[in-house]
Amino acid sequence: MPELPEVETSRRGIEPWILHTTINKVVVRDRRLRWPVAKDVERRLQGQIVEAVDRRAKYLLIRTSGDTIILHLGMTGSLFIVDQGAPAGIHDHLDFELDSGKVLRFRDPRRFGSFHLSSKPLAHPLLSKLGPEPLGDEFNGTYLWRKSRGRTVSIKQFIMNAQIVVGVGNIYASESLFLAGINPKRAAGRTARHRYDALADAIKDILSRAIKAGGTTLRDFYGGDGEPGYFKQQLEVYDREGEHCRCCNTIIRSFVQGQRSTYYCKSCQT
DNA sequence: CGCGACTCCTGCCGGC
DNA sequence: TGCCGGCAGGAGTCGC
Repeated sequence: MPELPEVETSRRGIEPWILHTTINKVVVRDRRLRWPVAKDVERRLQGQIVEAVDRRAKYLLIRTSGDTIILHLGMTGSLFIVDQGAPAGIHDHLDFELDSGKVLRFRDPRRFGSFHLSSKPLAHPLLSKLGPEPLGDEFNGTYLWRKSRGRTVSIKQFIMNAQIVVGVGNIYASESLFLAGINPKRAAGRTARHRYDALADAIKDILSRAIKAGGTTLRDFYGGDGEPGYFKQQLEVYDREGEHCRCCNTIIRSFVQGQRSTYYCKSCQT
């Protein structure tokens, strides 16, 4: 489900509800996430105060007076706030009961999400090798171009590689390449320098606009405030196979690349 | 090291 | 209406 804009939307949605609250109790109903939830998380989090709600890549980092929670939403994970005592659904795996009387609840039907605790989250194996944030200054055309030299992989798979740049998932990869006018099949190492300038700008633009719109809701994404994301209305190619390109009227096509669907306009993207 | 295939899991949708 | 195959917003791991 969530790419960077959806995770950021979730972060902003829950932050006002949990910041500076105390975690009275943690309830784990199903430990079978992508990796089994450690048996001591209930004990380690009980009584801790939430001091910050951050994001790194697609991970939410909830810093407490003790450990930091490292939470990944996977494909179908979501976070929301309910009143204490609200009945839990079949896929509601985690509850964080707060001293405010509210509960931060984690739901994840496919259980591709993950939950870890760490005192040094950025040094955690899941985070330590990640590339730069796409909205930061470190990420630009020069960086992408330099990283791409000698790479034979397609440029679409290249920008979805979290060791190159984080946060660009399947929707926004297609959208960014459309905006930059680049054919997704093009080899990363055979893409010119000036195209990477356009691509880095496009990624920043798309992600910023998607965050502003509260993310993209295709089926079942809702931010922490229960609102869907409205960026779907701005999608130019993703999930638009058979429809007309708004730029040149060509029919949008899709094909599979690295086991993921790619959408593009044959005439706008070269 | 780079790359491609595979894998985890449930829900939903379209076609027959 | 009911069943079945295919596909889904992620990403770690393995084999070459």
